[in-house]
Amino acid sequence: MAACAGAARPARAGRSRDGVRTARAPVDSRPRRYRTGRRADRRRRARVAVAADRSGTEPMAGEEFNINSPKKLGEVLFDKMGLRTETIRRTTKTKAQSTAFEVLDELALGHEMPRLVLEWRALMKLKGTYIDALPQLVNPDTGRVHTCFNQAVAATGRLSSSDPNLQNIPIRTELGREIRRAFVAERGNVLISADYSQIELRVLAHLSGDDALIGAFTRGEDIHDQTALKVFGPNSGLSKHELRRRAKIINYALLYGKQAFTLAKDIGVSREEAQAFIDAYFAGFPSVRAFIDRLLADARATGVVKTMFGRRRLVPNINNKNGQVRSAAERETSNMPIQGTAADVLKRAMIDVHAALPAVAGGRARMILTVHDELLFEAPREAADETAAAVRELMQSAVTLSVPLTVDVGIGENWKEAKG
DNA sequence: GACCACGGCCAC
DNA sequence: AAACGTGGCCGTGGTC
Repeated sequence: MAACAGAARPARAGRSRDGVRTARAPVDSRPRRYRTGRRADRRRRARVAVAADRSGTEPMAGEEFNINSPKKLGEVLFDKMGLRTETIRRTTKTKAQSTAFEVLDELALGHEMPRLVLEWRALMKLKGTYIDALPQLVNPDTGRVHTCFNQAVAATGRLSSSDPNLQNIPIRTELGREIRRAFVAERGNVLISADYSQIELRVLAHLSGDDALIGAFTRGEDIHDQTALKVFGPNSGLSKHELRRRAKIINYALLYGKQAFTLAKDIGVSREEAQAFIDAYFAGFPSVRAFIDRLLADARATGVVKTMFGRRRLVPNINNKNGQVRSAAERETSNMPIQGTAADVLKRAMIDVHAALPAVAGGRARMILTVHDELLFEAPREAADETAAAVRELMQSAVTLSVPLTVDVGIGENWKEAKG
């Protein structure tokens, strides 16, 4: 039986290298069930294959070529067919002409072929990474897919998942989301998904102490709508939907240290307008600016940045002479306390839930997966409501912040339904 | 067959 | 692609 890296050594509770106490295997050792061989699965697989086979790209290229090779594809698109973007984008290492999504998306304005390539890519991604791969990884003894959770990989304190990675199962597109139907509960059981609502923005509200942010979360307002009001004002002329879309991008951009250059491309405005939005954000939430400035100043003096609970990350490049290297370190510094504190919260919740589950629903509910802001459980159908209520309460009270933590729970026959 | 670098892309 | 943070996996193209 395949083992996770390092699994030969006995797990040891205690102080991990980042100075925060680690829990001993709070996740049940019987993770996700992935049912295979059903007619519906075979039918879905076939549909992907047929759609992909009809991409029709070769007639346009006028030759047979390997569409899965970015190198060959680039030769066809750029050299043979003569397609051009406004500015030529090159790959990082080899400096070849890029065929990444943004490039093909732009090329699609002037030719059919790039869109077909993108459709092909999307289908092949689902087929190769999930549809073909996961059924082969079902453990014959358990009938389940078992992942490895790595506790000492992510610099921020998150867990990572590998072999296979169950933290990147598609959800964004309708077709991709169908993959989640294959993750099902045992007979008589259901899956329960519980995820923190906007945990990183709530952590930011707490850590920065920003009155406007705290007020918005405390009053239960929609944070993206509130951000839109601060950034774009009440008379922007934009639709409510577009306002919220842009505000959401800005909120998350701030968490990652995104700059005007990239924000402009993401929301389709000029660099100057994007800069104005960022300025307006910090004017509307002034303590956020002060919080980030304080993080950077401390990091420059100590070379370290910490989460709310004291998890440390070294940022040795924070004073680097190279502006690009230094800027990257600054983004790591401003992001780490937010992402890392959210990870701490989830870990504390896992410890609490693990301790409490034996007393819930006759001890028959099992914690089977963690995905950064989500916990997934399997429980007898008749115990679903009780388990969901208990888990929600435990997660919401895992830590006390200056804003409420809210948890959305869902129950279903499979992972897709549980998330719906 | 194992491993690697790379481009590309899935999740939060 | 990245002047957006944290991860992991795929296929290609290459080496050993």
